[in-house]
Amino acid sequence: MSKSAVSPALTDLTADTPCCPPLAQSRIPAETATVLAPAFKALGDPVRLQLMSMIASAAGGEVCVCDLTPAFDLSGPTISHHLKTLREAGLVDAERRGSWVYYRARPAILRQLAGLLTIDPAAV
Amino acid sequence: MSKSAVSPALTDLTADTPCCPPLAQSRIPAETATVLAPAFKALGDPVRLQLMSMIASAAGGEVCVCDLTPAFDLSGPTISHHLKTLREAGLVDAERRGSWVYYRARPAILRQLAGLLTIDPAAV
DNA sequence: TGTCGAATTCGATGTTTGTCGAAACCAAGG
DNA sequence: CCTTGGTTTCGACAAACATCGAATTCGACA
Repeated sequence: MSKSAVSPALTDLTADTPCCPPLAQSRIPAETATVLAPAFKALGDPVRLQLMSMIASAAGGEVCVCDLTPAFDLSGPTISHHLKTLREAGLVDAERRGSWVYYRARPAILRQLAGLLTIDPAAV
Repeated sequence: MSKSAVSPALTDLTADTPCCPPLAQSRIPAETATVLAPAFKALGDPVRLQLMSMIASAAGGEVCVCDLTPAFDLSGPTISHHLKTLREAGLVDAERRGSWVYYRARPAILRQLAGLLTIDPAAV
């Protein structure tokens, strides 16, 4: 399950390196954009944005898929597909324990995305 | 040009209201996800992410389309299409002055997105 | 070992997206 | 007024996506 194969390029960036200055401070290099865009894309769906929030805000830092699925009017496979998308974007990690699978957020990349969007308070 | 029609729901959110607590702090309501996801989606393409950065980091706070287009190996219509996507997501504003069109970032919504992704430093 | 339940993978389908060239629009200057 | 250059809109098309039901995998536990 931990095989959940984050793309090689992404693994580098999920490290706790401060990385990239804010998007509004200096022009993003093409490679950086190519690597980070998929993370934004993954958050660009209402269902996945909610899933991400449910996972990231979960008490204990993790959530069982069995708690995520019933929160939506969607089939199990569809939720599983969205979770895979979040996984491949490097936003979450999955771990199987017994019959259940638990998801947790990857704070490093979330911080990275937040940092990228950060705007100098001086800027109107 | 200012007609560039941000969806009505979005205009509310582009206000400077602090809005929404971080995604990792409390579960995002479905409506909030529905309203904000399109903004992330718009940033979820490498070309648009670069465009956004070029616009947001521009000296003087604005950039001419004529400076954006030649920075990519893409046709004019394609760049224009991406700019429209950013506009409709409420991320940028366009203004025509003479023959040229200038784009500027909308800091409020960027701050909002950044805030949503913000992670409590205490969280590992 | 056989079955049950949880989750993922597979295959199919209708929709959305990124891209282009052609055409239209619009302001500036001859 | 007519042309020219910058930008957007239109129409088309292949690739990617969201969704589902069916089939599969994987532990747990009789």
